[in-house]
Amino acid sequence: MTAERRGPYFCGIDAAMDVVSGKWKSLILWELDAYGTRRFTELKRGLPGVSEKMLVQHLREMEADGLVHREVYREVPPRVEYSMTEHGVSLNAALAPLGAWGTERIRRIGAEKIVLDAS
Amino acid sequence: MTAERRGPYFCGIDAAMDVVSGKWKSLILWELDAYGTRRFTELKRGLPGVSEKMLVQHLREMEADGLVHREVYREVPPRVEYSMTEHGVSLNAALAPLGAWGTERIRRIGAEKIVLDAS
DNA sequence: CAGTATCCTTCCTGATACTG
DNA sequence: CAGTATCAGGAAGGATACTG
Repeated sequence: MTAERRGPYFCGIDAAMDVVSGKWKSLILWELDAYGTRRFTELKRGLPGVSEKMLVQHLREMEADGLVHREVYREVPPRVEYSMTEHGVSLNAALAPLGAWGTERIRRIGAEKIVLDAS
Repeated sequence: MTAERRGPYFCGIDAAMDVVSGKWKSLILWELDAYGTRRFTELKRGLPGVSEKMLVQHLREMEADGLVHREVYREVPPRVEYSMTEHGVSLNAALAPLGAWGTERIRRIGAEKIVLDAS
């Protein structure tokens, strides 16, 4: 496993970035915010192109950072449900203005947007 | 030179991250916001540990993204002043809540904070 | 279903030396 | 002063095969 930092940090942005950076993390946050609870395979379908390795790795880091809760149901076949913690919810709220800025930027520069299908 | 993406993006956060990610970019934003205008060497002193290569590279990318304005004074020795554009100012505003969240996180996990000296 | 375990590639970052 | 050029390292991300 990789990606262990947790400081020292230059500033708050630096510390927040440490937790959010990773190609799929903001998308995971978005999915969990939109659906409340999501199974591993559902997340995988919702993040087109993600490998299982990266998905697990990001989820584990976010769990360690207290953003995501992982609930395991001991059944056969196994079921695992991911959801956001309060801490994750607060991060999402803090990210909202940045998301709006980015959406405006997409419009501004006419960048392509990847359409995610609702499942 | 590296780092050319500009889409396609999954969402606003993704697009904003594309512009902000880079080890020193948020610090550069912070410096320019605090001082208004900064020369190359001043930025270099303000970002302890940055190499000239990375500093130039980040500044060029931020200039290309319309966040930073670069003013060259044709003197000897040369003088170049960097400042934020309106677009950069709006990004900084959008980053403020995330910065506050990160500052709270530093306190929460008791991470070390790198002290930047005022010059 | 929900992961592990490897291997491999690419990108990001850093160190150092040199220049208009 | 404000860069450029080159080389080298490490970390992030991806492809594929296998498992409780």
